[in-house]
Amino acid sequence: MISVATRIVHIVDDDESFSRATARSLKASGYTVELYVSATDFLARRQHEARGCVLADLQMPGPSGLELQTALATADNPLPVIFLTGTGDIPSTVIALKGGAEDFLTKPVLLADLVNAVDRALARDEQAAARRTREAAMRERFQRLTARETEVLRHVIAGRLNKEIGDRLSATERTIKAHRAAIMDKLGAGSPAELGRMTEELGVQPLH
Amino acid sequence: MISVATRIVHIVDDDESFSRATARSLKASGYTVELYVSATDFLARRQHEARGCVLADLQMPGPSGLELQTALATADNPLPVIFLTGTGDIPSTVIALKGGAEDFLTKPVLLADLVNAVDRALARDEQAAARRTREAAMRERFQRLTARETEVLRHVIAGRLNKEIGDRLSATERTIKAHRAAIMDKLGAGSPAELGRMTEELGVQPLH
DNA sequence: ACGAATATTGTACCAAAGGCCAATGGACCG
DNA sequence: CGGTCCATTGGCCTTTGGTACAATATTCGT
Repeated sequence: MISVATRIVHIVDDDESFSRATARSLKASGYTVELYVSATDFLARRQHEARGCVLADLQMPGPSGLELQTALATADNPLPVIFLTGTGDIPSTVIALKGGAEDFLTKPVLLADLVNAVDRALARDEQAAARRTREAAMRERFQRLTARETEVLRHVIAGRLNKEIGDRLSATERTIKAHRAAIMDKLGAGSPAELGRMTEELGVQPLH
Repeated sequence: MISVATRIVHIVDDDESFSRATARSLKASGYTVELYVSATDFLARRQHEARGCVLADLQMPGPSGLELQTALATADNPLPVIFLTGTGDIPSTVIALKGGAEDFLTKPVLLADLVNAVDRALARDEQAAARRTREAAMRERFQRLTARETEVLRHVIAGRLNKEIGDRLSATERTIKAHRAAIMDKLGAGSPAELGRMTEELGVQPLH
């Protein structure tokens, strides 16, 4: 496992003199900083598994900050976005925050406020990344189940007895037992209660 | 069960001529409207189990709209808040939306925009009320458990066998069975898997 | 076509869970 | 003080679940 920096601030701003100055301040505060001159630049150069947060201007050549936010939202690792702009208005602010932005700051910004927002954004990213990792692991285990086993699982979490599941699936109780054992094994669940929690989190619905 | 109107808009604004005009428009659009001249007025007159949403101005004599929002947030039924103001700025907008406001509109507002926001707020309130009802029902059932039963429950959802639970609680397996039966009965759970889901939702932690 | 994975079933045994009936001792309340 | 609720235990019997060992049919990819 390669350790990758997670306290990264991705600055997306066409005003390079401002970007560089902000980058210096943030680096001095202990963050790693990456600079991008446009949303397109960021979307092209960003790593698939990138971590950290985005600090974006609103108005830029090419896609706007809000458009960048929209594009990011559909990514599999939507980094938290902080807007920092000198040209903001209330409607933009509303759109940004309703779109899940971590914060919406105006230039000039106090370093303390910026650091504050960045810390919150990084914390959120950490949470989200942890959740993604956990869910991915569970989903992977879940996908090791065969179609039949999945079907059995959905009956099991509905609380049915092996015998009844056998009837519904036109199989004997013995067969269901075999599937059930495979399910518990593949999912690594130690008990039915744990199965219930896992499937709840994965959104697996009880059958019928 | 008494049926109470749920499509209510609680308008909190000191500008009464504006309030009345807005109320007329909203009533014409099919909503029930209640008027309040200040945040204090609203907090005093509102019903404990009130439903609907709040449409508040930002600047008012007495507590501001943002202070009203803060006060509401700690209530057991925090109604969704829509801000509608002529004196807004970006910082206020950020505070309001980060505080969970449904929307932040500026005067003058198009009726269509207002109706849109109100509909979303009412939908959210409906969701929240349904969730509260469901959770309250579950919590009530959960609280029927005796201290001992709760203890047993936390071992059960940890996946332990009756025998082992008995050992840990210095009781016989037979006793644990009795508790277990009482638990399933009181909680209305049909299966261990369902127990797992319920306790997950209630935040009951497995023991040890 | 051959091997691997999958789905299925069987026999048999043991452990665990649940239901039924009954009883005891302690704590709290009116 | 008597009644109620709670925690506890007992025996007995049935059902259910889990596991070990083993075997057959099907599908699918190389």
